[in-house]
Amino acid sequence: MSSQLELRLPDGSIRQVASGTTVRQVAADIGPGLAKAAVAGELEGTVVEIDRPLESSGSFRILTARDGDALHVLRHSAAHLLAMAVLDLFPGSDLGFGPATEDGFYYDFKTPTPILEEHLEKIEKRMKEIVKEGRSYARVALDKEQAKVRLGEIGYELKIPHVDEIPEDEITFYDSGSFTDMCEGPHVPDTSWIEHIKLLSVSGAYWRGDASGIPMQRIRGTAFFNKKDLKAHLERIEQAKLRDHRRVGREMDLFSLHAEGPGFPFWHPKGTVLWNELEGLVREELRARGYGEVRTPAVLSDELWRTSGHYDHFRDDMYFMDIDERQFAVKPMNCPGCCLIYGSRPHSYKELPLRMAEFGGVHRNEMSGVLHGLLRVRAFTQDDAHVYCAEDQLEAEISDMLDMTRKVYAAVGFDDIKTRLATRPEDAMGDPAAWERSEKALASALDKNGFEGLWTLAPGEGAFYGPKIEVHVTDALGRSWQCGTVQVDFSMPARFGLEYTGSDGMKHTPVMIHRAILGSMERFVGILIEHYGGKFPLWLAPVQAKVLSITEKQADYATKVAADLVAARIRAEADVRGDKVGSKIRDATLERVNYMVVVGGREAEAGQVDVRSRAGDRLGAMSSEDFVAHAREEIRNRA
RNA sequence: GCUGGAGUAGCUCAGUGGUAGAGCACCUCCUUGGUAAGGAGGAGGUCGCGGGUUCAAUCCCCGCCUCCAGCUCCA
Repeated sequence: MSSQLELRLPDGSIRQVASGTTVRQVAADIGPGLAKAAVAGELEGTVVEIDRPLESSGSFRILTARDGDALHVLRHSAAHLLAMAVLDLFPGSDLGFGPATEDGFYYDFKTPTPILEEHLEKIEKRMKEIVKEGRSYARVALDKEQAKVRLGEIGYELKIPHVDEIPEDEITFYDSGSFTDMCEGPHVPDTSWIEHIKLLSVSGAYWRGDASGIPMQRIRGTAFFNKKDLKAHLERIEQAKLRDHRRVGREMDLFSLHAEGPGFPFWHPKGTVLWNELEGLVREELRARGYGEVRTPAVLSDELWRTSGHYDHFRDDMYFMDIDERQFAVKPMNCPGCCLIYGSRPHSYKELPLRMAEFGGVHRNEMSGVLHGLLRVRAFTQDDAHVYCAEDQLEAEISDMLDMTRKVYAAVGFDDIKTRLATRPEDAMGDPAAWERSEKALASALDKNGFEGLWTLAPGEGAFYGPKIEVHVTDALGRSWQCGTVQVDFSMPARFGLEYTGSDGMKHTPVMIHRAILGSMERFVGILIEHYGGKFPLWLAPVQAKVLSITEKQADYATKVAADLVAARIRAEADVRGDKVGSKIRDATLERVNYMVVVGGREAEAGQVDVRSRAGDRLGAMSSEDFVAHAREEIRNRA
């Protein structure tokens, strides 16, 4: 075992080391500073812990606290640390899974007595004690039989059956003092690295997510290499709470939810402004891109849903009712209705692509436990469209849809867009060659719309009736939301017997594309509320300007100015209460009004207004007309 | 749906086996004040809904409803 290994470092240099050299030794060899900063190594893309003897050559780098992968290692180690503390405080507990996640870690426990929120502090304290002990993470490799015996001895009953599901022959354990866990690793050198931790919640979970299986409790937390990052993360969580659309929606009187209609949002006048502005934005694009807008009924007969296939695939999520002894359903999707429109008369190839858009309200009976404000509802409105075209028109159509998506998202302030191409699943319907052609068309459309090299492939995740593109946006807090979707459909036109007459005089079946840009109006407004924290750009803002009188002597003038603004299509209100202007400024700021138009004796005398922005900038005295011009310009630019 | 938690004034929340309180918001009055909180007073609650225990229930028990957090990002 004394053969030489060749490690190719990130700078391109080759380092010769003896087989069995540890990551720590390599780091020390490169420099003492690196040795101190080293968290783990990465050999051929696989992260290995610091005291692991290297046994093969390849590309190699040392991970330090600055690497994202190192953070993952830290958090996985933090999950172990959590388990150590829980086993100390709740002896006899069994362990489930305890992975690192995108922004922290969790561990599932089956404890003899329930873990309550109030225990978290104690558990965290115990964790910090173990941090001080600097327990190492010692790797032990066993074969499967030995592993099962070992798990049995420690009393980790849940993990025993899991051993046989692991593809590798070698099962590894990590020992930290008296604690041990079956784990793939890797880990940080010792627990002293995990100083900056915070436990966030305890909640229910099931062993392997099976709701009929063993109930467990999940403790979630997060960990960082330094105090600053942890603090920033906790502040982000606080920020997110302040921006929660349910809270902002109530504060700004945008919408409400009631026990009388769980999952069915009520839109108030100010929330409806947001809705209408978004619809207007989308309509502008529809007009420019040759779409016709349609409306289809909310309630349609059962037979339609059997024809479309929704009855078979979607029945449990649909609302049914009997009318005149026939069964009807509330539409869960708009496409079948649109297909009836297409089928209502014959079509020529010269009409294709035929584009029909619909702001279509749909109802789906989502499980009660998943409802969440506007983000997960039972009634929502899709900015839907269905395009019927020939197969060779697919790419150009999809290209236009992606262009529209980019344009609409940019207008609402989303520039960071991610896309995924979901391809043929196992239970796919239709001709595999057609699938392949349309997947190529989707990929090509992505490349030609500035997504080249930026979209990711999701093999096998397409719908059974065709491949699709998912569009995700990243909001101001860095969270990603799936909104838009483009789906090719080989199935539904045939189910409805839709056809067009080709140039050859023969009947052909069109391909159908389903697409939504915003996805759900409800959900998109919810996302926008959180993205802006309620501080909307002027064109979207429910109240664009508030006219504030300084004393009650200007009440009439303030009311008139507000009326003038409204006449000039500015959404304005007047505040003529007997409070001091400072108080009114404060209220208007909390209401997130974009402009405060202050009118006192001076302004009333001169027929002017004194304008202040939401951020507190003084634009100074000007005529109402000048303010209107200024505001209209800002609205036009959707700035 | 499942597990755990919660439901008291418009909002944020105290509170008690003997039919309820604060702050903010709201209304009135005083003040007429120039860019993030002037002062005083008043009004406002079937204590989520339905049962039960009790002389008495907002409080204890049971059921229901709604909301909140979570429910396979693998050892």
